[in-house]
Amino acid sequence: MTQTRPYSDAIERVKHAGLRPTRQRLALARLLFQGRDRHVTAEQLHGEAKSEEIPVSLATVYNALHQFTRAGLLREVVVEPGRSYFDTNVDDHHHFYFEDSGQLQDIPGEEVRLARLPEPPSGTRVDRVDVIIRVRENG
Amino acid sequence: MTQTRPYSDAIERVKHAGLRPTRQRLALARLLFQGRDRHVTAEQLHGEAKSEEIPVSLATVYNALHQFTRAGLLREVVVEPGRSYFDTNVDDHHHFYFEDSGQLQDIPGEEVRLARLPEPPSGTRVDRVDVIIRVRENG
DNA sequence: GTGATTGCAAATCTTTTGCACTAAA
DNA sequence: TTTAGTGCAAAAGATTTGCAATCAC
Repeated sequence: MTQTRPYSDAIERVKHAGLRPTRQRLALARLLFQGRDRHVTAEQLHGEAKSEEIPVSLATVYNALHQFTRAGLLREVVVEPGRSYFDTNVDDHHHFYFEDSGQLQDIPGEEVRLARLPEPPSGTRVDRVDVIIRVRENG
Repeated sequence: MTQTRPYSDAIERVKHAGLRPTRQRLALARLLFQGRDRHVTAEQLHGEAKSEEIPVSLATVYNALHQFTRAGLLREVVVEPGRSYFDTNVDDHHHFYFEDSGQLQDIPGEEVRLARLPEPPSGTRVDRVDVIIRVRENG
């Protein structure tokens, strides 16, 4: 279930997205995609890069995250105001959101069944359906 | 379906929430609750107050929105980074989000059926389940 | 070379905070 | 009174932007 992607995939992914494989994008792609799926903020990823001695500016991290998202390599998840998470899992799935800690956890798509959904308003089409189960610690 | 609440309710709501019925809170409560259900941002509500000659500071609007939310009079809806919407409909329901315009639209609870949901992680309880159907205009 | 990309600092935007002032009880 | 609430301006965060320097092709 937890798929691990080969390290060398990073360059392929970036290229395949139609983006120039710059040092920064490749380094970020490795950080994002080489291990298991994850949920990161721009600030977090920037911090990781820094601690791995990879010089990247925060602005470039933001650029890369958005470019990767546009390319379908990432999915942006909004659960709290003022902070965006980027999810390396772009398959059909949903999320637990731990309100106490601010953590996200994937829920595989098949664990949620939407038995009934309304028609999209006329003139629109469904881009995606987000299900967020907000949980908190038992008091 | 679209319930209209009496104007005089505002003061009751505020008092019932355990909040002092100050001029500002009452005015905001009227703007929020006297008509049909709505989705507003702090900035919007502040603008409305201003155009109705109701002097309220933006900080107070934020305070009131959060106090009302804590009291169960409002529900905060997060659909895009950096902006919070406050929904006067606190019944069980979900949302369409129009990605092009940034508008929200309620979906009555019964129009979505969650046939299967995973158990909350041990040690946690479900606070609420948000379903957001993101739609965009047909290209 | 040339156009895409980057870094930096400044700017923007939303939201929060500190604190003196005001008002409700 | 006395305590909660308010306004203001500053601060805090997250994200974006402008532009010169740099890199990929």
